[in-house]
Amino acid sequence: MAKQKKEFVTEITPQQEDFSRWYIDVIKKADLMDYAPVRGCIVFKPEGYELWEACQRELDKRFKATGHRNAYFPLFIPESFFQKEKEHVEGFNPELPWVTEAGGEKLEERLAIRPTSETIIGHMYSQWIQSYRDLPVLINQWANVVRWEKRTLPFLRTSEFLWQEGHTAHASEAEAREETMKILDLYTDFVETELAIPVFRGQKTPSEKFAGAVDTYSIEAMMKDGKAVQAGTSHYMGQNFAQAFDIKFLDKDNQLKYAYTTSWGVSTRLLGALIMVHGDDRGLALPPRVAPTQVIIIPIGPQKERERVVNHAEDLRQRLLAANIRVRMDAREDLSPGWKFNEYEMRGIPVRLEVGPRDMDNGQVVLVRRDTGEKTPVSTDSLLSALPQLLDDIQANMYAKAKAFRDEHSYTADTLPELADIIREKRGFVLAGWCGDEACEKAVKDECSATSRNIPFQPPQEMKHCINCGKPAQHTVWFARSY
RNA sequence: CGGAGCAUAGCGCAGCUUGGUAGCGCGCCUGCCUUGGGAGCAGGAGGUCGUGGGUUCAAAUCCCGCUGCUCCGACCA
Repeated sequence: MAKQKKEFVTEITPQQEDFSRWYIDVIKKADLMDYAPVRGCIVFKPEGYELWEACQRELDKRFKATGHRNAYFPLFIPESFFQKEKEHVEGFNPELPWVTEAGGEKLEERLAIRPTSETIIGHMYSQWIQSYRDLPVLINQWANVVRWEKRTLPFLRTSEFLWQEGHTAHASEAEAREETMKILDLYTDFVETELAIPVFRGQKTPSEKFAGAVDTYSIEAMMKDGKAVQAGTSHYMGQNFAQAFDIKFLDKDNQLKYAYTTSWGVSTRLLGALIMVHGDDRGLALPPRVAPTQVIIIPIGPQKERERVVNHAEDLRQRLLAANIRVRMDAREDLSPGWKFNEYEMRGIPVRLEVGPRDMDNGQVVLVRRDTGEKTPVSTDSLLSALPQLLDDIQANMYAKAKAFRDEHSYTADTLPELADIIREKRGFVLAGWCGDEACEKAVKDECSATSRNIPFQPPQEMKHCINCGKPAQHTVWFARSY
């Protein structure tokens, strides 16, 4: 058996050997995506797309619960719109695809394919908002966006990706800032609760903030190779976009004022994070709360027992379905049980339910956890009460494991050589002091290609001196290499 | 966009150095057999060798261009 195990894993490159290869192997073997015939674009295959649907479901629930409503704005953005906000146009120009011709005729004004929708939404808001009574406007959009990236990686950075972008307008700075933080909390809750990924919350440094924002906040997650993924961002725009797009309202005091806006988003990049945080050398591992299939039933038995076992297994399936458990059964006869065991572990299904003649005679089934590999016989009678508990345990355990890993790979450093050494040798996040000078931030990057991830609200430790120049630190910052 | 590597059957690869009728494993199809950790036997199908040019009597093989993917850098959800 040990020998077979070894042979099996040769189909997936071990993480230790080459993490990048492992990632590509897993997403292809688990059938999450395929490369599309356009540079940097992927097809989200059903297994992958259903994961995104699970994210949509959970996020949408939270958006609605906080008073947001969905709407949809055009894919095309007139070129002139980009010119209205200086930082914004500079930030996005390099990665915009343009439509210059349609219906065989050259367009009078080029149309960008949206990289994000602040501009066109700002334009609409300026027409919708007249009075303080029209505020706040709380709108979210589920959409695809395009950024012509130089370097792509499935899910984590693709030329076209799926996301949600929230855009809100408020009467006061305080209210807009509150919204910005409320969404950061919402993202934190979603990512930690549903995806079982612990995050570091904080504020982006000026060089890392969104083009056109006053302040950008992020949640940052650590992958198993120690690199960071920005899992979500929330931006306070101040009146920058309101001024650029003339979003004005008449306030209670009869004064015409610019609105305060926010925007915030998470994307299909989350799927990449999900895979890299929980996956192992046997393949994917999905947290039960977002797993498209939570339980896979494998009926086992020789030919003469087959019908009896499958009927019983089908009965179990119906009962689990009725209990709102996402369950599937694989009763194919041409594949051995062992093959299926490996297959569904590779696909990350949280729980496998094995049932064979011996189990039936004992009035039990065997439950196998993907996260620990633990096999437990459970009496058929108590299955319906045991399963939800087991799924909760797995979810909690996956979060705990991810958090333990992250904490084990989080360090502090007082000097640049020390920081660079940790980044290169140990991998992970490094907490360091920063004087606030962009040059010092860049020095870190030049030394070891780690960038500032964010300035945590509550750093585990206050760092006293700038990592590069040694002057008194103005901020304590997380540094890491990132995707 | 710079540096490196790769592209041959659905998947993983060999063949290329030294040009001469395209191979292996897995998967797939048929039959028998089999089911508690990727079973076995027998027979079979499947490839414009990424693409466009060039050299040559002859190109998967040598040369040039292009495209895509992977890795390393500069830019980003």
